Amino acid sequence: MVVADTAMLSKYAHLCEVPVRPARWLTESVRDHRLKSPDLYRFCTPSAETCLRAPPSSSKRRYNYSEFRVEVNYDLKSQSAKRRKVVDYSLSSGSTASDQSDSIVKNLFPVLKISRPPSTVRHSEAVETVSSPSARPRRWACEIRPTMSDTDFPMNAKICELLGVVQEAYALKKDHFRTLGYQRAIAKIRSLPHEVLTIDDVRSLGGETSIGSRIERKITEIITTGRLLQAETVLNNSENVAVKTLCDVWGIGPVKAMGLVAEGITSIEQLRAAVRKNDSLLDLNQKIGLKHYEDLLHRIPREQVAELEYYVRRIVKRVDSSIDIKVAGSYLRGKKSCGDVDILVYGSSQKLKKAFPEITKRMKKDGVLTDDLVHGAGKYFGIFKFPGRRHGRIDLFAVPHEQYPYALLTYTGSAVFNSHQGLQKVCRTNYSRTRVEPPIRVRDEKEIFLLLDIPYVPPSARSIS
DNA sequence: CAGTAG
DNA sequence: GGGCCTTACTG
DNA sequence: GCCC
Repeated sequence: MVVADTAMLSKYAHLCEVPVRPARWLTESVRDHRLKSPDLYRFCTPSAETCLRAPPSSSKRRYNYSEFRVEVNYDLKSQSAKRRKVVDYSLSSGSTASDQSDSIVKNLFPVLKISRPPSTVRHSEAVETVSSPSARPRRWACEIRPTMSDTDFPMNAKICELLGVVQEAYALKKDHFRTLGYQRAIAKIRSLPHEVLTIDDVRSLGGETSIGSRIERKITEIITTGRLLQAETVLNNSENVAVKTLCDVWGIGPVKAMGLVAEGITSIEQLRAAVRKNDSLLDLNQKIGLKHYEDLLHRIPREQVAELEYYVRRIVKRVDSSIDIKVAGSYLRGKKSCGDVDILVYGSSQKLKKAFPEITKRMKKDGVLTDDLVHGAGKYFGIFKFPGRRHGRIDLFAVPHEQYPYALLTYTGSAVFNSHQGLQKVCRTNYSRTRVEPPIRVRDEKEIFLLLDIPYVPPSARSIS
């Protein structure tokens, strides 16, 4: 049994053969001086197989408990080795009791010591472990739950929708941290395994809910009246509507849009007229966004994405046959049409360095890439067009093959699906062009889900809004 | 640096 | 009262 | 906004 924070997890998880629990579990257990429910923290499953097989909500997993003493030799908050605390716990067993576990704890996590409790503690007779003896325990757990689809719990969906309206309004006002607060609350509601029909359904959660008194009040209003006055005020505000309209232009964000609205520009037509008069009203990218405004409003039919995929692969193979591409995004999720096209270009980082710029160069020469928006070392955002077709948005990302599964998960989305803490965290720490440490090695996306101890969700099931 | 997007 | 915060690009 |  090992408890670790995120930094430890990413550093040592690939070496670890014993279950690891999130530090928050220990923090809160120590704080409240009682063992927190496994359900709230997603304890590790005993084996990879059960992890894959067990559906999220229906699994009434049996946890095996035995008694343990945990000595905490450091202050959980400051992470300094000052405080000393001894707490007796009932823990789920797994391979907890093993000497192997103890030695790993000593070697990797010297701040925590785990010992048998005093003999006065009565061992609840250990149930037989769920997994077969040969099954190897999985590595670590993470405090996230699979997301429920909106149709499962209509009231949860309603709450998220209305809180989302308010959140968006704060985002427009650049009130970043208030926005963050709403985002967290929404993510919480979205991840609940049950429907919120009374306010007690959120009050009884315990731990850090990200739902305080203010949002609790709003949730109550939604439950009782089916509406949220604040959200309706936002939606009826014409200035807000104008800002949102202008934000549909690629490159125009809340600040620019509000500036334009302040100048009396409230529609795309007015914006075009204003640009004709004053060329410096918009920057280069914003002008490209405005130029293709109508085309970019249209979604790209799936068949045309497939055509683009075929074309890009041919270019890539011609530049370097060891490199391949993968179209991620909504295309990979199987949608009939896509808002834009996300393409991962993956291979050895060495070869990508040379090949990536060459690839975009050739596509430009072909006239397929018509406008550049962002042209970085490892990423390209631009506009593409095939003869007789509309313009469309295309993103290309150069991905070293070690980071490929993380990048794939990241760009397959949907954004809401990715909005879970654990998913974000693990992808962020393992997919980044600037990362120094080698990533935790995984062969495919499924292994990332295993890492997080959540059931695998195929791309087609990730299109949640 | 601010603003923007994925 | 103060912290919370993804990263990398453009202008 | 939430949390400490």
